[in-house]
Amino acid sequence: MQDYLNRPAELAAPLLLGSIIERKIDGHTLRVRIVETEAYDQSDAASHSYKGRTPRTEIMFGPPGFLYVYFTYGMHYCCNIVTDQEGRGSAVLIRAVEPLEGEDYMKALRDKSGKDLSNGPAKLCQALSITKELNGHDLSQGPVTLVLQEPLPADRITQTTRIGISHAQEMPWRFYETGNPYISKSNS
DNA sequence: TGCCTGATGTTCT
DNA sequence: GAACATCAGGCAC
Repeated sequence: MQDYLNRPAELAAPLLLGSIIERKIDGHTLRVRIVETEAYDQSDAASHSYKGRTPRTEIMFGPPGFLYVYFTYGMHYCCNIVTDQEGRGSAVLIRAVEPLEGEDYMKALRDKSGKDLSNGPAKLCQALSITKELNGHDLSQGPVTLVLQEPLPADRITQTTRIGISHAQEMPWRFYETGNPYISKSNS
């Protein structure tokens, strides 16, 4: 798994589409499929790691295959998967997922249903109960694991500019599965 | 359907 | 003290 993720974020991001995140909680198993990602790295003004290593971004500079969870706008968590070799400060933000298993439990956590369950970075964290407790978590071990799948064929992937940021907006580092109803709102 | 805004806390300057 | 990789609810059209 680490080998697979040991590449620049903009290359790892499309490869993660279609892969599975498995979350075990309270005797339930939640399984979701990644359908939308964004790449960030140290050379990127929109990235948390842009200004260098700080206590918060320490995880991003670590080895690949770990979870970087941050808190934003006072009420939301977002989760990233650290990529590239140690010291690079790159990560892939998970923007949207498609529920495969445990959807009922996710509905209970979110008090929402349908695609509203997980079509945004903060929403999916709530649906999977991912909080800062899991910051720095090793994704090769429970209770949150990343299960890699064969990458999607290139013709199923759409690449656009990113969403919800105020710097480096021109970077085309957002990737999603073409036509999937669970992707977050389009910025086209 | 689409814009505007409030909620809210962590991090960094 | 300001910025912030957001969401949901309200109101106007």
